[in-house]
Amino acid sequence: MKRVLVVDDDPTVSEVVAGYLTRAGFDVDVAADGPSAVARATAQPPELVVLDLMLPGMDGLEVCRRIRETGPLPVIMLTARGDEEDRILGLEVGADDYVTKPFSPRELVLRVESVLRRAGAPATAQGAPSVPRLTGLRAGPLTLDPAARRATRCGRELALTIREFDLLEFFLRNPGRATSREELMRRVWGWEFGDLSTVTVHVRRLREKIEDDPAHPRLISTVWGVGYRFDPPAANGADDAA
Amino acid sequence: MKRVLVVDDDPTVSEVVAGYLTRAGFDVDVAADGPSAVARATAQPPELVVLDLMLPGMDGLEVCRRIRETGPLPVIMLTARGDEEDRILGLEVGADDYVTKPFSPRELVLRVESVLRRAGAPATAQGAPSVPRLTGLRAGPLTLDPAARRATRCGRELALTIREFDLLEFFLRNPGRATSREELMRRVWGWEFGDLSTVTVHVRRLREKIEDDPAHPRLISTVWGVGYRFDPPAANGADDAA
DNA sequence: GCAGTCCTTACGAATCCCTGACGTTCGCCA
DNA sequence: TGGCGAACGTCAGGGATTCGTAAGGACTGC
Repeated sequence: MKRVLVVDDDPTVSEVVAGYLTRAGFDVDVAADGPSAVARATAQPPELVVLDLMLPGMDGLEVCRRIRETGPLPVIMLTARGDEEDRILGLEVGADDYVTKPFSPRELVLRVESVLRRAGAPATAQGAPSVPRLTGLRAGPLTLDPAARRATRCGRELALTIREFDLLEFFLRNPGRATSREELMRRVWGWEFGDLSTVTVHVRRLREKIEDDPAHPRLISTVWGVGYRFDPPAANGADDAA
Repeated sequence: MKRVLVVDDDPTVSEVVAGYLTRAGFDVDVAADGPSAVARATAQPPELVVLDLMLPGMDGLEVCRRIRETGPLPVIMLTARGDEEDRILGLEVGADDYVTKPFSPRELVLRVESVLRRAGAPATAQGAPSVPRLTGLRAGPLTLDPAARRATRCGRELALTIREFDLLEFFLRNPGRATSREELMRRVWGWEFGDLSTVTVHVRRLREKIEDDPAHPRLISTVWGVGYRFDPPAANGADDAA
């Protein structure tokens, strides 16, 4: 009998869900907060976790990450509204599926079965998780975890501001693409119009923090008359000076 | 409602992508491997294809090629990392855009909309290009990536200015065709009138950078009394009987 | 040899980007 | 509540790059 861990701080929700899953033939475990969820998941790893995104104490994303550290384990996220942000966050952390509140318990059961079916079928040879590793971005010396809002360079954490972080995330997601200031303003700032020098200045400040030599940037290069382009360093760091 | 075909062997990825595209108002079809992708694309041609580069059985590049044989059809490639190799490959096959994993589904939706918008507005009144918009270009020792705004010659990057880049892009898109200065002024500069010597000078500067012997150009030759013609080095005969 | 066309060079002007600095806003803490 | 500092957006000066044009010389075809 497959075990499922349900994590939700609302006992009404978790009880209803547990009931439906039990009737569907699952062995159900319940946790009401983040720490106990992580504890149970590590002590007795279930086959799947149903996880509320909004938890008291520890964030659902953080829980997801902790659980995933112990091993590959399918996760279904319960997100508040049909909030786009939440869904994206969930997926980036590596949730296998998500259900938006309010949801019908039967639908949730169907989702659980579906995810387990998927997880059971493709037996990946490696110990790699059956889920796509959507968690974390990496390019050369840089790493970036959108969920944790943390970025590192050569293993050391970068003190980035909000804008700088968003900007770097955009660049990491769009490597090797020349992007105009207008588009950066749209995609990073969300503005349709605005002073483009804002972009210029923030690129400069970002370079200050991630480039070896900010005066001669190698990661974020200027494309004259067009915009900027992030070039992920090639695998081999050695290059000849022409 | 526009149909989009999503091709990925990982059901998690394709389902998530399909979900987002559906919510964005697209009619989504899914295929898990190369042969079925080609089958579906030919049976019921969609408006656009989202294609994973790494597929079991048939390579994504091969799939792209097969699909393209049936007719003009925008393709967005999903490439593994910010891997330069993959991007070049994808562009050579003629992908219209690429998204690197890990990607946020929202990003992909934006790309799909962007490519469709571009494809929907056929700019050139000329009967020349069928599909090409953002596709990578290559001719002899030259490669040109419009998205990255980068051009190489014998693998080494060329330092081209905006005008030089646009000019070279035009020539690569219109090989073997003699083009008058007036037309170059219209198509590259976007001017209806202007000093034609401007074109002359820029052609010269471009020759300086891409020709072995700029005094005796072989790539961009002068057609006396007419204009210029770009001759791709004879590697594979591509007849232009249109 | 001639007229028309093209190539080469040079230079001022325009464009674009970087830099530093400033005022404002917002959150935090005394 | 008021002060403080970080982060943000804006602006102007300065430097570097690029562009467009003109002028003279070289070449082509007749």
